[in-house]
Amino acid sequence: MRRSKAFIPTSKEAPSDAILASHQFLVRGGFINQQGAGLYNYLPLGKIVLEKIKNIVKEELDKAGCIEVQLPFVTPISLWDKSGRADTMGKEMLRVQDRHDKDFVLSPTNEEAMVELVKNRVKSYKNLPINLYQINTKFRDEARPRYGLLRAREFLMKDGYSFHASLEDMQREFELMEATYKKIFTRLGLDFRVVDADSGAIGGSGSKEFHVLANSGEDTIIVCNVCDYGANIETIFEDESKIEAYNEKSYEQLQSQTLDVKCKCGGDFSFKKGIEVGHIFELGDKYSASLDAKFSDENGKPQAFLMATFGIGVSRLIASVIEQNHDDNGCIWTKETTPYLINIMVSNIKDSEQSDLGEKLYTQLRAKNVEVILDDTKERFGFKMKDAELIGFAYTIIIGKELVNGEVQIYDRKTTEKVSVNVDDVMSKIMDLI
RNA sequence: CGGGGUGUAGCUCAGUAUGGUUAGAGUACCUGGUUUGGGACCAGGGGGCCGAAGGUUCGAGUCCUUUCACCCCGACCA
Repeated sequence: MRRSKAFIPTSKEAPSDAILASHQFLVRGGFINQQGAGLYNYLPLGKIVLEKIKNIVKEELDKAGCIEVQLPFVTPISLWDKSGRADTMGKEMLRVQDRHDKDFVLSPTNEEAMVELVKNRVKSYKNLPINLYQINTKFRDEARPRYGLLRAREFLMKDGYSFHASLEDMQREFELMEATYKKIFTRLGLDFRVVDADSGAIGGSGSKEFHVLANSGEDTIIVCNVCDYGANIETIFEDESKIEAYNEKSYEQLQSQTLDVKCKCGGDFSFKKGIEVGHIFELGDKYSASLDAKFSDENGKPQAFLMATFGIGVSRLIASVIEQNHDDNGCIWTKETTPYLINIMVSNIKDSEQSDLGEKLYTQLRAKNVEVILDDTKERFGFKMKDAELIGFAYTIIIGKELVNGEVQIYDRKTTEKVSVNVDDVMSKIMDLI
């Protein structure tokens, strides 16, 4: 992509209501912009990052044997009446009417729909287990959307549902998904913890959350200093007000707090703040029973499916990456999430030697299928650097004043170091880096 | 849902207590020039139904009523 032809509206100023770094930088860097409360446009760079994360999620799930489908975003209210969630989920569900005045719901999640899809199609234990997922738009009518992509109303979520003939098999899949989720978040370059969690509105027995550690996180979790056990504090205290009291404290305030509870292994807990990016539940027959979804077991007897459900907040992950990876100047994308790996910056495009080299490197890198953008705009050096830092390209090749000595610089966004490289060695150096 | 706040240029905001020529600044944008290693400078220029509707008035960005949107605190909720 040529920067001169791209649509990347960056700006010096953030919206006045953006408090979090991810919100400010994603808007300033031209990744997203707000369309309404909790509603966001994805501009080209935001769309690229979103697709990258989607692909990683898809790749790892497919490797683990999950199968992708797609359900409608608009679902008939009758689906929700059957399970009782039309009442229990309340105003979170946005209801709409069609021209015949029939009631519909914009999907906040899809347990019912997926059970209906599998019901009477998967009929035998021989066809189990099966794990179906989709990566699709969800809508939850949050009372107070805020923090940019972290608490939007419309968002992109991966939701998966597995169906089993036995409890043991369900638990096996649960563990497989825990391992798969760990692979996904590791690939994304995130520092995260898996913690015991409450099952909340979805219901069911066992449940684990995946939290990206960030001081701005809305959840308070405790992690053991010795083993890898962790828990959302919601699971530790009975008393709601006590949970609230902890949640309201900042990360800094929590560091001075001590907790009487000890870990099963004997270790002490410490507090962390987390952004929930994944949640997996053992459901059992909660939905299959209420929706009367059954299969035939070895004896030909009808049994309700045993289910588990698995969610990943895909659009929330974009913001999570930045909450965890930024500095005062902007975004620092990880290698797997950067909108372009290489930014070729021609300091002065009027200098034909500089722009010729830029064009040459651009052509060579594209020939090697490297994700590259050529900054061929008329701006000055300082402007282009600030812009590159704000957007957060992993590496920037600076073609500038050192070219007269046959050298260019490679700027590493993460370390913010510039290394001089001989023009003849740039390509090999870059290929080593990525 | 309760309480509060804000809507004026693409963005960030003055102007509204006390109504009075043609509605402002910074930034962004366009033109020309000077610059060319950290969001540069000079000159010129375009851009507004002052959120919407109604009302009061000779006259409304400013006063009144209604309404919509967005934001903040709380409640609720992943």
